[in-house]
Amino acid sequence: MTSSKKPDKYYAILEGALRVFAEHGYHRSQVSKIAKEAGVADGTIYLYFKRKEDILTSLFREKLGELVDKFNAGLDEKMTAREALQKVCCIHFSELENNLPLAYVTQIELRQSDLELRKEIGLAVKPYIVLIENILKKGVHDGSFRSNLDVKLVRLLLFGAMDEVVTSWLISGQKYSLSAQAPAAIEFFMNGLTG
Amino acid sequence: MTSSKKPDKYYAILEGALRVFAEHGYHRSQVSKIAKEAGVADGTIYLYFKRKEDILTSLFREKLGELVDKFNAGLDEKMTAREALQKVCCIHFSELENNLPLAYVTQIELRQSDLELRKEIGLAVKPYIVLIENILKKGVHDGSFRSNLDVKLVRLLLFGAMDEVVTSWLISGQKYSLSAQAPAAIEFFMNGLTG
Amino acid sequence: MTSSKKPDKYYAILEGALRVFAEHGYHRSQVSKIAKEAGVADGTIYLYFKRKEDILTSLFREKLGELVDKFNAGLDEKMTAREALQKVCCIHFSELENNLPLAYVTQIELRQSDLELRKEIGLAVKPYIVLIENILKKGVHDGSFRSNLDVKLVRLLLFGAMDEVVTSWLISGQKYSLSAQAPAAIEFFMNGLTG
Amino acid sequence: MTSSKKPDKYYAILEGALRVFAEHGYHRSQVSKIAKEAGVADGTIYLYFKRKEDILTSLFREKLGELVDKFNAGLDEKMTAREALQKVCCIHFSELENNLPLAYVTQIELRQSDLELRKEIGLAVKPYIVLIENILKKGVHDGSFRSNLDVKLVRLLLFGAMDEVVTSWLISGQKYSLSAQAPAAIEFFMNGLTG
DNA sequence: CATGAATGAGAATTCATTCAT
DNA sequence: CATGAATGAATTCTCATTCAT
Repeated sequence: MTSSKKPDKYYAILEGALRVFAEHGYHRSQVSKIAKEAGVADGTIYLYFKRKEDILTSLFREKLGELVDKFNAGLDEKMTAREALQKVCCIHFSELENNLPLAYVTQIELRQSDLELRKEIGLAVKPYIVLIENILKKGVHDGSFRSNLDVKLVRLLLFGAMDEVVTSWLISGQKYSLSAQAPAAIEFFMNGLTG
Repeated sequence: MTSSKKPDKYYAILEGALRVFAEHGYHRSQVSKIAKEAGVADGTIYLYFKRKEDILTSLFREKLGELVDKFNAGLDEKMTAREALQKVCCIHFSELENNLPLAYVTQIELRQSDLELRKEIGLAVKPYIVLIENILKKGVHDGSFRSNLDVKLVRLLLFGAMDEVVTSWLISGQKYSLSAQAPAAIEFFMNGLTG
Repeated sequence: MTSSKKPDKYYAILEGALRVFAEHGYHRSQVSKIAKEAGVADGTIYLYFKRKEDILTSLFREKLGELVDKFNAGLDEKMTAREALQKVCCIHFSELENNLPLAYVTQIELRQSDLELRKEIGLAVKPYIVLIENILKKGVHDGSFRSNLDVKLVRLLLFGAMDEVVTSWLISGQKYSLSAQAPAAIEFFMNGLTG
Repeated sequence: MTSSKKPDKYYAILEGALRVFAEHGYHRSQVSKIAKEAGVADGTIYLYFKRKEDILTSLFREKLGELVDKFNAGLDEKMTAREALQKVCCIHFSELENNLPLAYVTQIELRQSDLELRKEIGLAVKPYIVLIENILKKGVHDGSFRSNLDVKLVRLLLFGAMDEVVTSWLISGQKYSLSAQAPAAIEFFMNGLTG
């Protein structure tokens, strides 16, 4: 047993679910279809997940964890805050652009949840939000961002702005390049409408 | 299309649905519960709406129409682009802060829909997005915003940023004032992180 | 609406359930089979019964109520306690002998229940037990039974004795006449082993 | 058939099942729970029992065998029929009163079976019924009981009467002493209502 | 003999929708 | 127009049983 504590079937089911959710949407994805896609029996799902909803949240947790890992891997202590934020935005757009099923699940399926589930999802997003916050703090500290920045608010503004761009691109049918939006978005983040 | 075409029961059902959706979430709201809340028989619902989903989209269309009306009423040709955007942001936050059921439905329930429905919802949001776009264009035109602004992208950034702030406030349990976030948000929109 | 408060379908479902339970046993009787037997849709069952188990208890309550009615109809204030008890025993045996599905359900199916349900069933049997008790009291009062009779205990002994005879007859495959056992049973009730 | 044929795990499983059945009831007792209680793997159960139902019947056979052994041990050739019957009734009540899990299983759980199983159980009860019958025959033979006794019927009456008293005591929550009922029961058995 | 992960058949229940009144 | 009783399709989850190790 290596550092990854979960058995192979756990991941097989998640990957199956990712594909099925992306194609049919959460509510239209029967557990039996996920099982078939994962190559396991229906009952096996319940050895690894307490209920159908758990597949959704686990999927999100795992995938978002991977994303945060990629963000961390792409960042560097020596980067300026501005460079770090550029990197985050580029990774955010390019990762979802290059993994359409993941994009569907994060932007569409995972929002199909009630308040309770949204709170759980909020927890999973937290590390990413915190990552953004830390970049903001660093920028404020080294003087590259303004000193009166409300970091708690601005981290939401940044996340929400990027998130909406992704969703809009997805719903539009991916008719244009998502990652190509990064420079203009970053320019807006840095200088706003007037600068 | 005038607003007076629809009979009273149409609106009674929508208001009932708003309350029920806000309390239980879309997927947990039975049609019969909406009917009871609206004071009509179950079958009556189907005289006004083709299916349950139609209630959701109609609700959204109506409510968002009201919001856009309020935006339009709050704006004035003589305002500067900056003033207009300030107004939009303040209305966006205060309207949802003062109408919690509406906030639940727009931020949580309406997202509980698959891709098909999301496209429809996108259409309903369009007028608001366009409204923002027009303000941006005006600002670019009169020189108060930068000339190289990518208005198609920035309108999404603005909408997404505001939207995320509202959702976050809602999920957090409305522990703070939403409308109090407006000045700092606008400051960010105008000057970005560096200005 | 006459004195019987329940709609026809309520009884149709109970009669269907009686037949299906008798043939397959409670645990092997699917709700859908009961529905088909009753000539209603599956969902209709749930308009009249909260859950499958409710059909079983309601069936028991109704049928035992009918039996108690028959006991009461068969009894007469002017009867001696001995005559009343004879009557009770004869009715007990003949009613079940002449209604085999009912006998199956009361003697076999209804026992297939856990402690919780058994308590509920106990409540339904109570009126019958009380009826026996009243006869005993009367007999003690008028001197035809011994004065030191522990009526609370003896009512159980009588019920249990008759009940076992019925069950045994049923399990044996009804190879002999059940009602023919009544005289000897009554003789035992009256005079015991020694008299 | 000696009693030492079965390996330890056979009995470990039965004892585990006794505890689990007593706490949760037969239908709510998962095989895996019995396995855990017995300290064996799920699959091991199937090395000793063909199916879940077999655990129930085996349990009953074993436990009833023990009871019959105790009856036999408590009886004595030199006893009168009356004394023997007294003894049987006292043992019947006291054994179950002093072994609550056993009482639950015999009075409640074992009844949760369909006709087929009930017949098997009937076979297991047979030795006890025969034991009672033999006492009756002896009594008739030595003149202490009436000569016209229908022993086939009366053995059922006696068993059913005692059985009902036990079940009633159990369902009531054991609020009173079960064994204290023996004298009055025996008095009834001997002299009936009138004597 | 023993294990326990994997299986997959099986059934109760819900609820959007219809339609006879 | 309005009703609400009736419908029945649809799906999650459980758990007895198996079998490769």
